[in-house]
Amino acid sequence: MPSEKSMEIITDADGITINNPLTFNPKHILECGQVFRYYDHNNHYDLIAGDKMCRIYTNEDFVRIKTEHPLFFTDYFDLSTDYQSIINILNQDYGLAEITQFGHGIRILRQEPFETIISFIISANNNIKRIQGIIERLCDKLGEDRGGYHAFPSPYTMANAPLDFYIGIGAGYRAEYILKTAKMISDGFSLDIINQMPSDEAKKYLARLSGVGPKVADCILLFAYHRTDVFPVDTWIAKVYNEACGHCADRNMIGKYLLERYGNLSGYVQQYLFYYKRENRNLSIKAQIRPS
DNA sequence: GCCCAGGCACATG
DNA sequence: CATGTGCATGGG
Repeated sequence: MPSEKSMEIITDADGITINNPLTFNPKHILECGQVFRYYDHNNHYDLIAGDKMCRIYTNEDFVRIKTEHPLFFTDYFDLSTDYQSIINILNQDYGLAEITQFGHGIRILRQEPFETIISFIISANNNIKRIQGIIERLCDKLGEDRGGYHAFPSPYTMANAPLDFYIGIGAGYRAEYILKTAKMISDGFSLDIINQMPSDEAKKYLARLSGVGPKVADCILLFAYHRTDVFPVDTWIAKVYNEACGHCADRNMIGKYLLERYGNLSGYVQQYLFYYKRENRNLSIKAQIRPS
């Protein structure tokens, strides 16, 4: 008999209940930097994904996700993936227990591509609080009113807003990138075809969009297409890596090395590392990150 | 005032 | 292919 009960997922008409949520932690899932449209109220989170919303209550032994769209959020929260197996490999084969324990219950969300593209164009050279504010103003002013919240706007709606609108919501120099990219996608740049491409090819394809470079493309592939064979290198990851190595390497080389080391598990490792470092922890596992 | 934030576009060697 | 620079905005 196992010493711990395993996680149990029950779906009903009003939402999803997760008993013994060993690999489902709402705080860590939402605050690890992969998603921006959530609101931390005192005893619950509100989360908006595309045009749908859910409310998440965290209890001792279970998590309750209240929503009119339980099937959508079952997919969104990646509930059919066995995270315990992934964590076991990261701990046993890669010595990463320190970061997987700190970020326990992190999952990689399956987000909508267009929303992810725009969100991460906004994220470039920016901080999370400001990113959230810009996205909130974008949705409040352009997104359809769903009664209490606004949906993420469509490519067509965004393509037809004036440049000044994006400057007005505080996007700064990213305003032109956002508008150009919305126009390209509205004009037929396919986001579905990416599903047919290997990750390296998909990365080049996404980089044709204005405001999408290597790092933003990696984030889109990880968070919208669930490609875990990418390792987005931002300032935090670069910081961790360079501290572990005692020298400065450029982001391109850092990404190349980390991807080679972690392969298909890169995306998971990246999220744990990012969350750990951004929460101001100092790594005592340098040897596990550094090249041998 | 300076430095930084989930970097990118663009110009130049 | 690699390196350098300018860039909106707000917080520390």
